[in-house]
Amino acid sequence: MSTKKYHQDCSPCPLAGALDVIGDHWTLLIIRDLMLMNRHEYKDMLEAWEGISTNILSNRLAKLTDSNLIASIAHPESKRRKLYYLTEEGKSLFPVIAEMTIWGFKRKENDFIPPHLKELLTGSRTKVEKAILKSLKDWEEKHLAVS
Amino acid sequence: MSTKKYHQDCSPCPLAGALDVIGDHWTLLIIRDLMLMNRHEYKDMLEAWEGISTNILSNRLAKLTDSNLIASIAHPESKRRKLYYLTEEGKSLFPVIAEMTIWGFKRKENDFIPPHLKELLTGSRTKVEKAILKSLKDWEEKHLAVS
DNA sequence: CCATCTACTTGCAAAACACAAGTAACTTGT
DNA sequence: ACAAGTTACTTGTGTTTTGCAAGTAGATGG
Repeated sequence: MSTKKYHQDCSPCPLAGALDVIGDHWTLLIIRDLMLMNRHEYKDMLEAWEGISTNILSNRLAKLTDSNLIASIAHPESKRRKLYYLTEEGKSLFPVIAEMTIWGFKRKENDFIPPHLKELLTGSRTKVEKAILKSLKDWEEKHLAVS
Repeated sequence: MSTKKYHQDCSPCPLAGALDVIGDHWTLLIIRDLMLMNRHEYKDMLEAWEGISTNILSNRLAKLTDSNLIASIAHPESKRRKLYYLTEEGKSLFPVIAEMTIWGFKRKENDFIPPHLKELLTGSRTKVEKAILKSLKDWEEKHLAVS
């Protein structure tokens, strides 16, 4: 048995540490689903375009939960379902998602860009970020029981 | 024989397309070396903290060259050495690197941050970006023969 | 000529991944 | 009440990617 090697065990560079958490092919797509695509359930994420496999999705959701980037509650309509959502730390990935999306878009202009992000290409980031954080807060108020 | 599955083959999302190119554990660290750490040779990159293995480095340099994010010339002092540098498209990754570095730094305040990026935490990004692009231009003027 | 240095390539074991097929805990329809 | 889903997973199997060690080819240096 050998343990996986993490950059942060040998590197003091914050970029390397970030890559340990979000530096794979799937993690940021899950964050995107939660942040921009309004997908909050396992089955919703399975149905995203990229076609993540079910074991990988399960694994990434667990890792993201361990890293405190996401959390979950039981679905109010059914105990077998779960609702996933971003923690504050997860939401703080917005600038990363935004810049990578812009970069990808400039590189190969696709026919799609997540609804909230369209404005990024022309307008101000803080404005877009504020709108997105607002929409996430609205979702939380609706779905997370406030004590 | 099956071909590797790329997100962009099935997804119109620019983030997914970007992840096909820079969504692994090593690629952005190589870009960082070229952009911020003044490492322009194979051996320099091997010696970075994270300890990339030689076959992976070779593979990533080839992929990055194919994707037109980096290019190389022969070292003026020795034919057996090469100098790698960022293309304009590679340099355009600055905002991505910057945001991921900031995110990583906030998450776990390390004792190190690449010299040029320190100012990011307090000051303006455009100013820092300008300074970095200037330093890359200086390097190019010194090492790339201008016709 | 012989040692060394640089940028790789090769071989192999270990880990991660994709895909298909379960499974357990519910819920839905009758 | 009970069979037929649904949902969120887990398990199994084969393929791909990675990590590590070793080797190679083409300079270069003494």
